[in-house]
Amino acid sequence: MGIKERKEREQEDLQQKILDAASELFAKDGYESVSMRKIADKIEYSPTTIYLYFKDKNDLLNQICEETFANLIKDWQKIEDKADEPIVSLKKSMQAYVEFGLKYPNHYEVTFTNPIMEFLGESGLPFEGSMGQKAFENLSLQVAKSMEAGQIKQNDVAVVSQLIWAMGHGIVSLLNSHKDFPFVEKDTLIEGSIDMIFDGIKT
Amino acid sequence: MGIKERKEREQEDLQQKILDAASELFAKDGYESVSMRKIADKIEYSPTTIYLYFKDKNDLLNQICEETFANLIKDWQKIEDKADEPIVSLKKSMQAYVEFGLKYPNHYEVTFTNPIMEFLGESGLPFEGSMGQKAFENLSLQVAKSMEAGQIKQNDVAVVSQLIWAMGHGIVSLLNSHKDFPFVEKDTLIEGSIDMIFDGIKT
DNA sequence: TTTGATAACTTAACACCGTTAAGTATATTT
DNA sequence: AAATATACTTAACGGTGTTAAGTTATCAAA
Repeated sequence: MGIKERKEREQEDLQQKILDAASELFAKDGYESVSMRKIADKIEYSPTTIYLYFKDKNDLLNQICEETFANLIKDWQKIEDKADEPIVSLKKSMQAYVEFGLKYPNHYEVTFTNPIMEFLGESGLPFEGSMGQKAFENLSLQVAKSMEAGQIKQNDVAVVSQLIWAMGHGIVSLLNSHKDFPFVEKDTLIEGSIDMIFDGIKT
Repeated sequence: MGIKERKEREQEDLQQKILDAASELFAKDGYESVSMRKIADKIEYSPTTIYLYFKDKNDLLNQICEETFANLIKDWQKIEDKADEPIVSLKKSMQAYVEFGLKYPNHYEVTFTNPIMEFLGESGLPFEGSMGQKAFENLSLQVAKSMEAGQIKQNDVAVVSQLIWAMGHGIVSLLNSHKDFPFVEKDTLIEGSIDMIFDGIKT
């Protein structure tokens, strides 16, 4: 009775194929260029087939965002595994966040810039399974550890976490969306921001 | 010979009418909802008429962004007129920036989040007449003054200006585009960020 | 083994979008 | 009065997300 299983596998394959095609279009041509018809063309199915696997375009993009987040979390995990001082890990994580955003500008855009991403479930509470939630929890945890180690002067984990997030997002967002602006050398800006924010935070 | 003048006036009136209609649609229904046809409907002209006054949709949106920037600059001018200590003016300006972004989320989005805004002219140099350029110059000037007064420790005006801008943008962008996220109380976040960044900057 | 149901996919269509080419009516100039 | 320029509209092109209906192949039961 492995037939049912095989079919399920085939379904999952196609679902992943759609995700991959959409993700590739994204990376290559940017958000604007991702249309259901183009994705369909790429995988050689009819456009409507996609709707058998995803509720609508938002649902599809959302799942791509989830994959993007998952990759970020993986990067962060590596940093944490090194078990530096909490504040050092936190700083490295922020660096990784910015680099991540600059490396995958189109995925970053749709994940953090568009109001598509659903952080919350229907209950209004943070959605347990969401990668975005996990990522933020991860960041918060690192902030909490740094506070416990007495390396951050404020004592509100949520506030500090959100401020760090905002700073990282601001840099990525500006660098990515105003490519023509005469920005300071990228690394200078990244390091400068991290130093500045951590100067303001550290005990 | 006032006929020519009257006609020119009528043309300008219609141009402004288009801008106002588009701007209102923006404010009410957001970026997604602004279509050439809807603007045309609103002013009771045919869609193609808009193309007699604006090169394309980007051109129209760009001009709306210019108006948005002009309003921000006006707000900033008021702050500067009070002639506080440079660092105090700078802090107030940043507060005003964030409040501005939260007050007009849709205008803010199209102005700062989309890559539509043209900071640079065709020469590749900052475009003299652009309001965006003016706004950033304004910010830079305040940073320079604060440095001259010895109230900021770094000495690179461009770096610090861009960092402040990034921080402000990050907060506005996150608060606006992830409305469902369980953010800390808004004012706490705003003040926290400003304090933190200025703690890291001040001498 | 044939019939009937179910699943997977496609075709055709709807209502929208930005934009352009061609047409029209009005006003101005010659 | 005829020619020209101005201001606007109509119709159309090729694109978009999405849905309803149709098709085809696979599998279960009679």
